[in-house]
Amino acid sequence: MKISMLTGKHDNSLPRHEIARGKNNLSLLFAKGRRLKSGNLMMMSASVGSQRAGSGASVRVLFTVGKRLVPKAVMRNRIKRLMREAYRLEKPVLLELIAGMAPAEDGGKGVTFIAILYRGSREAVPSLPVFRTEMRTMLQSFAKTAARSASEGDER
RNA sequence: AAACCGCAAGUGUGCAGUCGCUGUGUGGCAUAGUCCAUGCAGAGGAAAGUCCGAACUUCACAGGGCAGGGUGCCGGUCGAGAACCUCUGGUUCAAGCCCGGGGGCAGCGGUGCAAGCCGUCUGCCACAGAGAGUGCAACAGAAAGCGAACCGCCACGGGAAACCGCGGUAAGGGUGAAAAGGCGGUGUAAGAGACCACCAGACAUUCCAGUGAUGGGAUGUGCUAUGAAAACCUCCCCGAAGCAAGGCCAAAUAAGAACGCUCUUCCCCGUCGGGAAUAAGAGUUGCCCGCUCAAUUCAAAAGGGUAUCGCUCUGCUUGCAGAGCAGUGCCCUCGAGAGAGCUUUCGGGUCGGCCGCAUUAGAUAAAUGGCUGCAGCUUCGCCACUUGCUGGCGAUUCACAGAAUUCGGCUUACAGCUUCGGUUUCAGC
RNA sequence: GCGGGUGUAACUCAGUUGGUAGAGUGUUUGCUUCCCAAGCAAAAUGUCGCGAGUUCGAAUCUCGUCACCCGCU
Repeated sequence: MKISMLTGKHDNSLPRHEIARGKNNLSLLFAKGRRLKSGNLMMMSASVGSQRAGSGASVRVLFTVGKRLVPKAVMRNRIKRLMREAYRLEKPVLLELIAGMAPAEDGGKGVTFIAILYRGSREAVPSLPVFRTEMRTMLQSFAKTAARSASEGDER
């Protein structure tokens, strides 16, 4: 954590333009996104503009909690804040992995959308370290599958 | 003093560091940005429920009816605000909110034989109309409302008697939530507002007090008319929808309109004037009448050729020819019309975006958070002695709950603390 | 932001001019059978979500409140 703090402040920031938004993009993401499941989280990802993820591409992320799963607005807000904090702290891992991949063929103009959904229980909210470890393993597996699809090439 | 209760009021953990988020001011730049630096601001008492109301916006607004809705006594210098006027101000309207008052019901106390009356008392009341109409009042009871006779009481008739018949009677019994003014007396065969005294209530007229609801008094009438309108209803009152309101900008595709061009087809139709009809669309913000607007159909839009019934005229061979008029049939061009395609233009409008959005929050998968330390609170454990609601150490927890146009009121949720009120217990005087 | 619906026995639902709260399934007991199932007979089971009000009387009428479900760009 200290090392990541020393490498640069911007790696840990999460300004608003890195938050995914727009109804069309998000409906596409939920309709065609690739899914990864973990204990408390589920991740969906899709690329827009380029055919696949690659180095140089920007990443936009979204955090959401279902109203039916967690009825209380305060609990929903707290879970989303914890997920956003976990992503913010684990973001350098993702950036290093993407930088190590083969560069995208279009020069990095595409955008990769990631949605992170909460699927845990509605009473007991997990603590921040739990979210961090789950987020780290999930981002690593995401980068692995993305790299494999990049090496296989795009057949679409 | 303690415990408990309270839809009683208030408060609703604090400070510092660090990593981040949103808005905004200022400054910087070989890079003018999705940049950097820095300052400031950044959830609540309920932000919730959406139960009332107001602002604001759009639509509507000659008028009438139906439906729907209304917590419908009075006053206020309480009220978010709004409208108007003669504009330093005034008037009016305005919530299921606040304060005060009036009236009613129940309780309590006093008084009286009783009915009743009185009250610096307590609690409750959606508090217009049941003397406009319709319907309802289970069971019980004779009878539950165009006024009633079961028992009882009394008179008369019959009978030896028990009793029967017939009539009178609402004082008594019984039923019921409710039984037709109350108590006492006169009176009577027995009774009855039949009559009288004292009360209660209704209606009409009138006087006084009060801003008013209303209260008090006088005279007269009739002696009485049940409850319920949160059953229908009558009277009175009430525009609707809502920031997903509304305004602006504006892709792609499809469809629409106008002008022009090209191609195909031709069943029906073929010149006045004035207008008529249709089924039914839109608006009238729940519906209808009425009103307004638009639409559709017919009417619109002309020339030629040919055949023929009829009429008129001319010619003569007197029954034929020619010309004209009108009608009818057929054909051609043309027109309106239908279909397809193309060019240009236009309007509506979807995705999306901006405004609406602020006066110390202003987002749009929705910012106000994470971590650390110290202090505070709750609970638990251990230790210490000065056994006290004491001190220390460690752990744990920190209620209800998250703005989305704004404001006022209501309701609901709520740990701990403070204050207030009530009940109980203990101690002292 | 606006609008609508539901709440009754363990479960699914009825219940209207307001007047003793019901059906089916299930449960229990008995009969039948060598035993079980099926069948027959009987029984038990209710703060009508909660709190007020109107009424002589409320599941029903009115108001408030709680929980759940649905619709509207």
